Amino acid sequence: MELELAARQLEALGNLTRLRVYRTLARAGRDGLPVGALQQRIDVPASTLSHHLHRLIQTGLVAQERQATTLVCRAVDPAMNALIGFLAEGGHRKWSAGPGSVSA
Amino acid sequence: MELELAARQLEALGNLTRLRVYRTLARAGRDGLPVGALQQRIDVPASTLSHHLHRLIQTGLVAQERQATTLVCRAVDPAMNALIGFLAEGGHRKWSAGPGSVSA
DNA sequence: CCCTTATTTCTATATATCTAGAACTATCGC
DNA sequence: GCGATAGTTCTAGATATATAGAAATAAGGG
Repeated sequence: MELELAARQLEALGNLTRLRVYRTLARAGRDGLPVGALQQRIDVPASTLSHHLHRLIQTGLVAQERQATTLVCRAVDPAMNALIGFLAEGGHRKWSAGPGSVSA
Repeated sequence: MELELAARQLEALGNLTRLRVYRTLARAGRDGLPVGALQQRIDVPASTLSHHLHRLIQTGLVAQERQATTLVCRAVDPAMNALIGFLAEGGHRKWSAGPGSVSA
């Protein structure tokens, strides 16, 4: 992974609200969560949440998919796995990624 | 690990210059590197570097130790391991940490 | 079409960050 | 103590971020 992408993703996660959003999505798993459901759990104005979601999406950590009138958000596991891999290999030592890698 | 600390550490790493600094230190290993050596490798004004180092230190990702007139900086592995662990467990799935954990 | 629900985009403002020169501090060797 | 070397702290300006209300857009139902 390239340094720049990693930095942008780390920055995206480096905000309390966004980290909460991301974790909530990560825990929601494959089904994801509609923006509205996220808003209830995170308790932040819609416009603010949308702004933060946008940043997470830009970095590839989160994806959105429209389902009728609601937008379902999902944590993108491969992105997180790559980021974790990047951090873990930093010192040139390795982490063994268990069979099912992951996200958070 | 608590969410807040994780967010601050992620934010600290979420800057290209700081991420470079951190990685350089991580690769330098236990011996660490004097601030001056870092400056040569990263190529950034001393005051700017110092500012970034300060932020990394505040979050516990980096430590400094005085050796005579030079300040030696080191990546704090346990901090990075905890952060990686935090990210990896986010989705409630696990990562197997190899024997020698890590840093990056 | 119009209404409702869901969510984004626009806009403004307050606050924080980044950058880097200049001045200051610390430590050593003489 | 002096001077040289190594870094930090001070300062300031430019830029970026976070927050949130208000207006706009999207989709479905009647």
